Amino acid sequence: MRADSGPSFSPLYRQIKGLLIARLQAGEWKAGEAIPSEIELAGRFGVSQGTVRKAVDELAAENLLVRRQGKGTFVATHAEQQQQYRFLRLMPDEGQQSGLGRQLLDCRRQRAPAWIARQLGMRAGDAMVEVRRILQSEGRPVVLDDIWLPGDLFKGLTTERLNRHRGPFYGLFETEFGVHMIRAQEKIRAVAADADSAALLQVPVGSPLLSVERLSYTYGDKPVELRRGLYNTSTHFYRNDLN
Amino acid sequence: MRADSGPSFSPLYRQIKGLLIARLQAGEWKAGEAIPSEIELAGRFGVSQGTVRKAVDELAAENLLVRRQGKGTFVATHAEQQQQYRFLRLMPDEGQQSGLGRQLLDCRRQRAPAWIARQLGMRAGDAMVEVRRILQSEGRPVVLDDIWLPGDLFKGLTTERLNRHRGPFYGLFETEFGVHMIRAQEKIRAVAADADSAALLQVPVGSPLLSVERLSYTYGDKPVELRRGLYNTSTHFYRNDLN
DNA sequence: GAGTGGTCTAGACCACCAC
DNA sequence: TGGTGGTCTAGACCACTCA
Repeated sequence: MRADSGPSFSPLYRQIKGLLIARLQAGEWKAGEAIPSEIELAGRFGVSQGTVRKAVDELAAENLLVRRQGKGTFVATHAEQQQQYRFLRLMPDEGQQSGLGRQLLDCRRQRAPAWIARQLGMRAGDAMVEVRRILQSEGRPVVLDDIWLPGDLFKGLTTERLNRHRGPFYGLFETEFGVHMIRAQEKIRAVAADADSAALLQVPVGSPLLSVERLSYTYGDKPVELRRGLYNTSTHFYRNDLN
Repeated sequence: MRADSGPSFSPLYRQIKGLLIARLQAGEWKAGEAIPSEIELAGRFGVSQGTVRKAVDELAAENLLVRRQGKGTFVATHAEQQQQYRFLRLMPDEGQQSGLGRQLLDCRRQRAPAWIARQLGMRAGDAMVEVRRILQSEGRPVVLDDIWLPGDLFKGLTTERLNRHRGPFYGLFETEFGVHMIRAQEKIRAVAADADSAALLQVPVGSPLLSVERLSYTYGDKPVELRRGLYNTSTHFYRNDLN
């Protein structure tokens, strides 16, 4: 079996990769579940195991799948112990990242202002969920997050639901709403604390804070969450690795 | 040929990868040059082409090598037009990243203070080169960089040498001193501008600035550059992609 | 022991580039 | 036209997990 070598050539393994992504998007396999074995998939798609392997390799490199030797290949999830807060790059100056305390300040349904709607691919005035919360390290507030979500994807999201949940929000989003955050893009700036955020983070007005604006995407490059975090970087820092 | 399956098993392709890294480190192939073809390497090492391929795949994924179909595999370099400022994540709010202006403020040999020596794997008091420069976007200062380098690796580095050079410093470091920066780790914070940096960046004292502390490594996880950048993020932002 | 992913091989053919 | 990396296959065997 050979890929059609016409314009915009795409090798077989990429086509297989596309089929796998489509099935993931369709929810055929839930987060944390195993997908069929390579041999099984190879049979289904009518290709060799090596071709399936290369497709899965790429999906694993992109953190959509997780391989475990001897056990199988699993749909990646944000809800696991090992990989808490996959997207949070905050590290304490001393020691390892221990558990962060959480404090939910607000959760309400709103109409999306234009600047948010634009980034989430919605129209201004569309339904939107707005969440505000604080993350604490050893009792001290370190992060103030404002989170905006499309209203149609998160219909039953309430303060009570969020409070009842343990672990990262992204885990809840997967299990309760079937929304998988698979990649994100952050814009980072230094800003001065205004009265509001200064009070919540217990710092003087005008203190320098790290502003982290994150747009998260699900399958098919569809943006599904906008988040603006204000980080107090006096005892923590944002860690980034470059290659 | 089979890898020894004793304690700490290492597959053949990883051993090949190690041999390739050793040759890169020894300078057998210079930055930008082509390495031998896969078939040639396979013959040399006495393994199949597929095994060499997997080793090269990993090195390409880590940006140590660059593959070009039909041409060969090349040693990655910071000195190319396409890939200017590989480690700089600064983006303008509007439009694309255009050429940055540079202004060299200072370059002198010093004795390393303890906090720098520790990070560069040196002893306090060892010889060190200190560089200060400004990056400008459309005539306005945006980045103030302080750069510290081990004195023994950068013996002939002078103000004049830096001024004569075009393109990123990392290109000069490769061609003139044989030092390749292959990865780096950044610690990012928000800080208030002091009198000195405020004047140089033409902002009010106390303005929030992004502090980007970068430790760069060469082969063998050896740290070879410490850099602290202060970024004015009023018209630019630090971009980061998460997976 | 059975099933999974991981490694290694040998060979065929394709796409891209330079001469 | 020849050389390079890129794709695909089929098969053998290894390492890991679990029942």
